[in-house]
Formats: sequence, C-alpha cells, structure tokens
Amino acid sequence: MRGQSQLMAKKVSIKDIAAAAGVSATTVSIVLNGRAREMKISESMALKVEKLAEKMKYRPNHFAKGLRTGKTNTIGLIVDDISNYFFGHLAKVVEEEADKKGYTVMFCSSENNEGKSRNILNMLVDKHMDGYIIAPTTFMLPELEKLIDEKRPTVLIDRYFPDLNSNYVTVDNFNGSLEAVNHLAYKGNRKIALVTNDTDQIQMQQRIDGYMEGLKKNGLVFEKSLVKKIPFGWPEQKQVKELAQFFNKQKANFDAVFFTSNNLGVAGLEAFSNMGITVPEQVSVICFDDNDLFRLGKPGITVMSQPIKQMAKKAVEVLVRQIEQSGTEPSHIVLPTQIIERESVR
Amino acid sequence: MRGQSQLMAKKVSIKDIAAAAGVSATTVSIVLNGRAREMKISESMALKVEKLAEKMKYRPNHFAKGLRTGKTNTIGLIVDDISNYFFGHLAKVVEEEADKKGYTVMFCSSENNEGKSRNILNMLVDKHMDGYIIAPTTFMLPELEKLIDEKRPTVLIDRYFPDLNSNYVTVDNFNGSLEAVNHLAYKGNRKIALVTNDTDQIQMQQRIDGYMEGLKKNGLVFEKSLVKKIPFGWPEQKQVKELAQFFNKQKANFDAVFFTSNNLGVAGLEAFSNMGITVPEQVSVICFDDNDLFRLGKPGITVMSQPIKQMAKKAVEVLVRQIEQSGTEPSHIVLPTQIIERESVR
DNA sequence: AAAGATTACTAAATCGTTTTAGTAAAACGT
DNA sequence: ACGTTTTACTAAAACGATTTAGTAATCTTT
Repeated sequence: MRGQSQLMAKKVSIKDIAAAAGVSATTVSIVLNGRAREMKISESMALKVEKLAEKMKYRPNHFAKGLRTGKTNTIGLIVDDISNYFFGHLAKVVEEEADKKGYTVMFCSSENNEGKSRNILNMLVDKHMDGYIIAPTTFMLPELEKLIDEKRPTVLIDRYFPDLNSNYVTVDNFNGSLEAVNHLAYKGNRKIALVTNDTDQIQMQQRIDGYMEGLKKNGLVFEKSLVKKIPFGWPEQKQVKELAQFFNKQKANFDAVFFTSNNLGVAGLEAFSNMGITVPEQVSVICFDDNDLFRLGKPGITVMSQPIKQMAKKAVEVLVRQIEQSGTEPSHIVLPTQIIERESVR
Repeated sequence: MRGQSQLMAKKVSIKDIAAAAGVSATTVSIVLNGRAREMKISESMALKVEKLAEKMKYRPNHFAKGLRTGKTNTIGLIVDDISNYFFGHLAKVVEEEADKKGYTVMFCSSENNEGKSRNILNMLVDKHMDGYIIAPTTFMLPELEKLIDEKRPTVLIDRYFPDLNSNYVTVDNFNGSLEAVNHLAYKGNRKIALVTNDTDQIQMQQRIDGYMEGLKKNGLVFEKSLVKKIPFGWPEQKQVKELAQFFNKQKANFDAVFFTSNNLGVAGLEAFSNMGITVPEQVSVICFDDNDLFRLGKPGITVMSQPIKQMAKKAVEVLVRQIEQSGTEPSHIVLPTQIIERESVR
C-alpha cells in the first residue's frame, strides 16, 4: 500500500487545514475567501491559515464550491463553427478577455443544426455556466427565451432577435452592406449580384436590406435572378458547385458580386477560379467580413470588415458586468464596420 | 411574491421526485442511472420514476454528481491559439468527436507563453476535467509530469516529450520535411532556405532534422545563414518585418524557402508580397501545414499537409478509451503527411 | 413449515464547501 | 463594577447527488 499512498496523495481539504491549524473549517473557509478582516478573524490566525494552505498545496474543490454557491467562473460560448475565421478569432479574444477577468470558457459549435443547437444550451446550463455568449441560431429561440426569463447572464453576438430583450453585440450590418454596394456602384458596377445564406437570421436580413437600399440609392434595379441564397451548413465543395452553376447561368448578366459572409466569399472565389473567371478583370468582388485569404491572396479582396476584437471585448465586458452585478439594463451594442479597399473591385 | 415563485421555478431535485413517487431518493437515483434491473427495482417502479422525472423536467445537478463521483464529462483542450487554422480545425473536430461520445470540451489557449501555460493546466485540473488533450509548450513539462504521475487521462497532440511516457498523436514530421526538401530539390532548387520557429518543441526539431537530412540526401550543402528562426508568439507584423529583412539580406542567395508552419508561411508570403518578390518566378515556396490562403490564393502554395481530422479523431478516441477503461498502455500514434502540389514550386 | 435466498426497497453517511446562528472571552462605557 | 459591544472564533445545517449497509416481505427448497 505504500505505492497507493504515494500515488493517491489524498487531496487536501479545508478540514485538513483546519486540523493542522487547530481551528474550525469555518475559520479556514473565511480566511481563504479573503473575508478575514470582515469577519473579525485575527491577523495572526489569518496568516497562519494562509501559510498552511500554501504549504499543504490546498486547492479548493470546484464541485463543493459550486454546489454551495452556484458559481463556476466559467462562461459558455456558442458559435456556429470554431474553425471559421470569424468565430475562431472571436473565440480567441473572448478567451483572452475572460481569462483576464478570472473566467474560463467552454465552447460548443452549433453547426447551425437544429438538434445540436437545442441540446448545447441545455448542456451548458446543466454545467452551470456563470454566463453565456451566444451566436444564436433561429432554432435556439425557445431555449434563449427561457434563459433570459431565468435571468441568466447572456449576451448574443453577431446577431440577435428583435423581440428578445437580451444584451447583444453586433455590427451595423445594414449600413455596412449599403456602403459596400455604394462602393461597387461608385466604381461603375451596374449589375451587382448578391450571394448570401438562406436563413432568417437577422444579420443576414440586414445585410440583404442594406444591399437593396444600396441598389435603390444608386438608381440600380433589383433583379431577383441575381440573388443566390445558399443554405447554411453545406459542405464547402457543395457550395462551390452551386455557385459555379449560378454564375454560369447568369453569365454576362452581372459585373460584380457582393458576398455577405467570408465563407461564401471563399467558396465564390473558388468557383471563379475553377471556371477561369478572373477577378477583378471579369468580375468585381466585395465581401462582408475579412480573412487571411482576402488579405493576402492575389488579388486582395476588398472587404467590409468587422471589428472582431472589439466585439469580443465588449461581449465579455457586458457579460461579466451582468454576472457580477445583475439587474443592469440590457446593452445593445452596434459597432461600425469598415471598408478595406484592395484589388478586387474595378 | 407571485412573481418570485414563477420566475425562480425551484429546480427539482431527486428528493422531489422521490416524494412525488412515494419512494426514497436512493431508488430514484438508481433508476435514473439506469441501474434499475441490476439493483432489482421493479419494472413498474422504474417506469413510474422515469415518467415522473420527465414530467417534472428533472435535470441532475452537475456539482452534486461531480462531488460524489468525480466525473464531469468534460475534456480540457489546450492549444497554442484557437484562431490559428491548424488549431481551429483541430478544435472543431475534437469538439465534434467528443460530443459524439458524450463529452463537452473546455478550451484554453496557451499563447505559447510561460505564465499562461503553467496556469492553464492547474485551472483545468481544478475544474476536474475527465481528461486532457494538449498541444504542450515546453514550459508545461513539470505540470504534465504531475498529470501523468497522477494517472489522469491525457493525450498530447502535435508534439510530445520523448522522455514523458504519455499518449500522443503527431505526424511524421521528419519524413514530411524530408519529402518537402526532396520535392524542392527534384524540381531543381539548390539553395533552400528554412524558416522555422525558435523553439525546442520536438515537432519543430524534427522538421529541422528532416530538412537537414533532405539537404544531405540531395547533395546540397547546409548554410547556416539560410536558416531563420522566429520566436514563437510574435505578432504577425513583426514576423513579416523580420522575414523581409532576412530575405533582403540573403537576396539572390536562395532559390526556395521551406516554411515549417502555416503561420510562418503566411508571414513569409506577406513579406514577399511587400517586397515585390513573386512566387514561384523568383522564389519557390513550400510550407508545412495547409490553409485557405495556400489552397485558394494565387499562386496556390505547395504544402506538406497534415491529416488534421484524423489527428483529432484519434486523440479523442485514445483519450476516451483511457477515461473509460484506465490502465491501458500509452498509445503513440504517428500519422503520415501528404504533399499537395500546387503552383509555388518551380 | 422452517431455513435460506431473493426481491424490492430505504436510512443514513458521504463528498467539500459555505453560511447561519450561535458563544465564550475580552474590551468598553459610565 | 456591571451591562453592553466587540472580537474571535465554532457547531451544525445545507447544497444534491451516490453508495453502503441494511430490512422487511416474498419465494424456494427440502
């Protein structure tokens, strides 16, 4: 049994420290939670307990603590797909900022899939996250309503539900799209196609609205045949094929394309490349949201970029504020987008 | 107080179900853990309890469960940087596979930073992960030794420590690099520069060794001045500057560059682009590890790709096996890389 | 029909904290 | 010097599950 006792080095608990210090568990708990002064524990005793805790390598049991207090110091993050440029970078900053404030993050991808969407949130709630940062899918609405109802700290990101009185952080999708179309039109493009996702998520709706308004403002006519909607969650190659077909059918019927997301843009570029269509010579391209390919590829793609870092920072800030002092009014934060001109618009 | 009771809809516990069913909490616990048959609970009672649990929307308390059993159904994932193409895609598959097996994942980025590296693991251990998938930094070695010592299920990924008897999943870095150099040499490149990270992580060492062996096998001489090591964790623009300087100094002294990671490749391409150096006309490029830019940019970059999906799958598989039936021998899994020829090598 | 085995349960302990409701002893006010 | 506060602590309950060690009641066996 010697091996046993060496290996299993019995976790030390508050009781062990209490015994070692010759005091009650209560005292130890108070000291270790930094409430010694407040609770009138003598300075000398506080010091003794702290020293002992250190020496005995005490680490509080997360379950016991959670069971009593309900706190986990963990926030749940739900995104569509962590491997996507936008969400990956968002997640990175969320984690950084959360870490600074003493929280860790547990993440799940919804894959924009109904079953998974609905499960995920329940799972996170079961694990008692202190708060939630969620890029919601439409399927999540009932669960989200419950979440808000139960006053659990939550901030939606990238999109939101107009009828749900929650915190959210987004960009100004409407004006971003409007400006994108303005830019295209200003450069002389007259037939502007739109490639977007087939979803009723609000950010996409707003981008579409911005596109429509952009056409109108520039005296261009809206042609339904120039709008292509790709269902969410299709594998990339399927998107490429579908887009190639669309571009082929509308050949010579458009001189520019506005993609409403970076992964649509990637698929679109791949389709153009496969078809031997050159950008910007044969078609101008502008894309909502940036990534490495757009920034460094040849030609560089002109984009309407989102302030990812700021979005993530704000989201964490708002969330942590709500966790730590509940009862604040919902924040609705809308950040501006910024056009980055590169070489894809002629 | 009506509002209160509506809002706070008191969580239902096992006791509530027990009361409703007119049995003891023990019985309920047994039934809900699917041990009814085994524990000789009558079929009718089991059914009654299950129905009630459903009706009352019972959800087990994660803390209480964890406190008793030590299980969390959560695995901890530590990567350098979740926003990196390789790690983002790895994380995605890890999450998918873990989900299939009933686990959620908590992720942290080490940022390749000493302080963070050492903290992270302790934090995850405090939160009682059932197992760990870790792309380790060298700083983590002491913590990792403790982890292995305490027989906590762990699998290292992307790299490992030769002296640490742990599970790991990597690719064949040595042969991958060797083949990359072979390819470059076969196409007639004679002066092959190496851009790598300044680290003693084993995967990088192996890639450097493969490069050296590749030179030797092809009768090329090793020139120290053609090797550039960039410290880990530098911001991208700093890398670009440093590389531009390096390329400028060695101008006309090399005809090809082998980058040992995808983010070095990205920085290198940006440097070339800034300097007006064209690929592959003025310099051939090959890169360890793929990404969207390499795949879709012009020119396409020839890469030595890693089977990311397979790596992640294997890692989860090995980990879950160890969690669920401990005491298995450590698995050392080395997957082959594959060259994807595109247009960057002349 | 008595002894033993099996069935169908249960009471109470336990996991490691935090918190509530104390209590002696010392200090203070007058 | 007596009552009141303040100081410096503590015992025990609670959080919500699981598990151990039972116990009546019924069924078998002989």
